[in-house]
Amino acid sequence: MPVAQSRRSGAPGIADVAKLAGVSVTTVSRVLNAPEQVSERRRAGVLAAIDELGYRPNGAARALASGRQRMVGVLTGNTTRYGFSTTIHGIEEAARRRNMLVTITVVESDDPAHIRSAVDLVLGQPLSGVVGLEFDRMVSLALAQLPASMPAVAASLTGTNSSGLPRVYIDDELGARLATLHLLDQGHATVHHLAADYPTPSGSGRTYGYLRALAERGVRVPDVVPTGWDPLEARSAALEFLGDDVTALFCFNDDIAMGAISALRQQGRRVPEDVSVVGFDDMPLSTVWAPALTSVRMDFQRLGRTTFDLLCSQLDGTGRTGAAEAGGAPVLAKELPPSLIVRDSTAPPAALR
Amino acid sequence: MPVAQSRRSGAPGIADVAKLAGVSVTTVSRVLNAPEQVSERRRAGVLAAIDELGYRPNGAARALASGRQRMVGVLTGNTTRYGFSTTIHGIEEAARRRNMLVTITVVESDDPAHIRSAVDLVLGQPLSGVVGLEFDRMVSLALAQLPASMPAVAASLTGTNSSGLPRVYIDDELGARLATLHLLDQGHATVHHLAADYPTPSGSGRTYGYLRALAERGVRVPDVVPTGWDPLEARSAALEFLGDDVTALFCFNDDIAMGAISALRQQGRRVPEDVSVVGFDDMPLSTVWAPALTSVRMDFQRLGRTTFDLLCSQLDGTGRTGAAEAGGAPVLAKELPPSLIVRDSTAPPAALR
DNA sequence: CTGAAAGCGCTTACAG
DNA sequence: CTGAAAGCGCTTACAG
Repeated sequence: MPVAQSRRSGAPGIADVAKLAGVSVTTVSRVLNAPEQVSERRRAGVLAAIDELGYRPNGAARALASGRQRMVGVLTGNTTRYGFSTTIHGIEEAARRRNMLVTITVVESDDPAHIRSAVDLVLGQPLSGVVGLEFDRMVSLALAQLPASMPAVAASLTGTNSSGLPRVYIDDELGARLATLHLLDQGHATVHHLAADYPTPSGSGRTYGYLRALAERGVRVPDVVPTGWDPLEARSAALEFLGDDVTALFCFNDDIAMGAISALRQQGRRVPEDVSVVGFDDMPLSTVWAPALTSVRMDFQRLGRTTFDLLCSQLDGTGRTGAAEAGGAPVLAKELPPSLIVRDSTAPPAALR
Repeated sequence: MPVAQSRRSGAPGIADVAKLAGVSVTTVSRVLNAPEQVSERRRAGVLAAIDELGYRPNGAARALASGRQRMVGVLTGNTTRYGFSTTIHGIEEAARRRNMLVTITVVESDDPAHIRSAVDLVLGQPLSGVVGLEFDRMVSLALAQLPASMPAVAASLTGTNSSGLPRVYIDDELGARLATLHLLDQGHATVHHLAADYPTPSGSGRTYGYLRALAERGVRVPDVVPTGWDPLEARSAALEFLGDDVTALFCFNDDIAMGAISALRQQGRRVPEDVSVVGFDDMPLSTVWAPALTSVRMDFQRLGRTTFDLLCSQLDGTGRTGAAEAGGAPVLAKELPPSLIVRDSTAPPAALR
């Protein structure tokens, strides 16, 4: 026989469970939160009542009464592109292990209205903290608007991100240097570059690493070729702007490299015989691409996991030790290394063979 | 001068705002929820106080007091693969437009413990409803465990998903038929098939649509070749199982098609001259692949958006009308069409040219 | 080990 | 248009 349920929602409440089990509300709450403090006999009775009623604690009430939340907010500029979705996956995975839930908020653009509405959305929920995917400026701006009382960390692609939050990062600039130097070391006179999102700051790491490597070696610096994120846009940009003098090409990411190779093929140029190409991110498809793509591997999943763990250590209070001790360096930063994976899309220039 | 703040969290509460503005808590609440009911003079004062204190309403308290939530839960088996991440993107976008937040819960496997913990995680949060990505069995199982009191809808790839929830779907089986018939129409004696996740039920739609098309035409039915989701696994499976007799190949998705083409190329077989290949999903990369991939376009983003809208109509009560009237057909279902995009990876068999 | 009671920070009839 | 007060469903000292 179902017991009468008193709550407006129709769902059973903790009081219904208590009544059915013949104990106080306090005891039911203890069974839920600290079962070891309840005698085995009552515990069993309460559990049976919970089962019978199909009782589920109300999350909002729990959060309000305890002040603790089991949810973290992710602030990001995108959810589908490889680096983004993989980092989010890492965060989600780490959260799941700790029995926490992840909520996604997309910052549409760096328009102040969008920044504001994203921040409002995040702060309107009961969150224990937020992790920002600080891969572009709009997320930096949003993170900067969070109140200091909200624990926050960033996953980033640079050691010096502008939000100033504790962070974990994979150094884009280093990856770009590795890629560019690899091509120069093979004997190419210089390296061209297809850049997404340039000259906005978000493209800076990869593009600057490339420029710096050229400068170091004292070789000629070609104009950077701008493109969008879509492989088709990259193909168009390559068709339009890549001259016959190009023998080595460093691309902003693998999607763009694949678009560029498609353009070169269309022009009858072979990779790597006529032009060497390096991608970035090392997506799973880069191995089966023809030719197998030389790329910079970025462990985004680990980036996500590690950043989430950093947030947790902040929440536990553990994380602040370093900052307190450091004095001049008030912020934690942990670096994860990028690595160059050499495959078949790069070779010495024809002139040297 | 900052006003003393009474709450344990340190953040200002609605009472602090009321005191500073010289009004009642009720009025502050009205300014937040129904500003038109407050005189302009007081409204301005309250807004100024909110601004000065940097006041943010507590989401948990709001949810508890009002019984309304601004968050929907997404239950999914995966967050990174193309169809999944694109559908989630559509959901997120639609939610953002309505000022709602999305929370992601991954069901790890169909292990009852995983199902149970995913459901617990979802129900432990204050949600207004859930949308399940019912692309595989584990999500079906999880959805089935939600209490009837929790509004829920499904995005699906079949018109008859097992959860029985209201749903929006793109018919996988129809897409697979289109792909298979296209190859047969070009004159191939039969079509081979590389299937992920087969013979589990989740692979059913695409694989069954393929099998049905062969049966319809009365052609020989080759053994289905099983593979994993990764392009490299697909390449291995193709290398191992695809005999010399294959002239047409229908692949479970584009990743797998690309892996298979990589294998064919390695064996010295040309696409489409020696073997025609069709993919599924029509990822952005399929256009720049060599050769440009014939594929089945699935509008996952729209699937996500539409499913979210369906949930909203359920929440508004609008959605139930149809069910009530239908009697025998108690569930809403809306279909979105797949479409075949013919590119350069398919052609008539060599024998016919 | 157990329970009565206060309180978390809001919203919402109700009365004016 | 405005406010005093009850209540949302839990947790947590506090007392025993």
